[in-house]
Amino acid sequence: MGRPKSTRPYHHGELREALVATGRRLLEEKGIRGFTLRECARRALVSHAAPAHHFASLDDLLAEIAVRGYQELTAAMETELRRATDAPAARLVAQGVGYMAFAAANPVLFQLMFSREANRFESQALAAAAKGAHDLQVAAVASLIPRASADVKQGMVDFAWASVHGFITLVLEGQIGEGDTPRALKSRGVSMLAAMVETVLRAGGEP
Amino acid sequence: MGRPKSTRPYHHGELREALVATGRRLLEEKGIRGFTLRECARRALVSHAAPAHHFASLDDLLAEIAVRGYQELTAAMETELRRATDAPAARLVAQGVGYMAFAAANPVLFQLMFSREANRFESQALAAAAKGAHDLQVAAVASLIPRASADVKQGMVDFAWASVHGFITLVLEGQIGEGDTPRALKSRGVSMLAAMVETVLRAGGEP
DNA sequence: GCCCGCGTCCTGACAGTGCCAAGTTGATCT
DNA sequence: AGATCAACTTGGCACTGTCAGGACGCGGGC
Repeated sequence: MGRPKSTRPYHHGELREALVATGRRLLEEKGIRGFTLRECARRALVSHAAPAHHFASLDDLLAEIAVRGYQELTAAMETELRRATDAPAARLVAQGVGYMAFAAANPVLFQLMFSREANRFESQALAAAAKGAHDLQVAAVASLIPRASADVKQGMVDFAWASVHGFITLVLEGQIGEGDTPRALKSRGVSMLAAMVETVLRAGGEP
Repeated sequence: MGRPKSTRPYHHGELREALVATGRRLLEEKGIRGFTLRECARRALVSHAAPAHHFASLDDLLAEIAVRGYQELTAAMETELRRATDAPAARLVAQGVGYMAFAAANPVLFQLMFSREANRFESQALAAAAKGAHDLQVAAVASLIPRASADVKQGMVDFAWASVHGFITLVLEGQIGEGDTPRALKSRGVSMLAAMVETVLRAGGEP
């Protein structure tokens, strides 16, 4: 909101949010290694040193962007969940679809969130945001195989998450489905999810 | 090999290999974003512009390092394969173990190989090197479900790869098994592999 | 109504980066 | 021996992140 950009008051007013927003666009445009604090500042129409008052360093800005990413990832999963039926299997599949849809729509951000670099940030906010998505997955698996032991449940959470994450990751990097149309790719993703759910069910003792 | 370092002849003689070697170490030390051509040159005891005569750009050097990575990944899978029995299921599991062992031993290199950045290199050599590892996976799945259709086989190759790749990726990023001992982690990995094999078998019509 | 504090932003500078240009060295071939 | 030429050098450019110090202007206290 704030003032019209044409006047450009000395005090930007919402620079922090502006940096996160433009930074996110810049990230998707240039990739992680092409991401630049100065270009960010330029696009937000402030001087090159202005961001320092809101983010201690470049990594600090990236960390904040990653946190937003996790929140949006969780939201994407929840959105897909709302469209699904009550059947636990359908809900687990829906979450997987939401997960992959978010990754496909924000490939570089997704890579940032799950990159070793992001881990170096070590921020609690980031860990908390990541936990949100993880909790959803745990809940979905638990309601799919309620009678399974805790050990089996954890194993199946690992398995489910790894399948979904690995699949979309390899797709984004062009290692899977190189020549496929987006449509064909999605159908491959969904049938992969179906196979995964089946195994979870069996391991959980639900025929 | 070559001359003693102390003399340091004007012509290094094996600068290309030296850059790949030190570059790889530097990569693992500093991470992808901390990787620097000049630091590489410094460690190889040459001037900052010397690498240009062997690699057109920083990305070019990274691409070469990634190619070596793929070759080593393939080798790691083959090594584990040699230790395995003839049972197709055991062989597929063994390959997965080799894959994960390589990733765990070279986390940053592994990230580089499967990063969006690496994809921009677009080199044929890189694609060919990546194909080596992929072919192994195809063969292992094919011998596990010989009677399945080509479509199902391809789907299961993707699935097997995705689950292995996803699991080790999430582990490396600390999203799975944060507090686990290495021993516990490996057992989680192996049971994930078991679930994967089960899925492949069922999808392939082998009870 | 005025002034002053302080958060917000600015300009300027420094060391470090990738890459390009032009010069220097030394191994190799005729 | 002299010429050739790839391998290496120094130097410079535009760019980066970060730090220091100064300019601005919104708010609260008189």
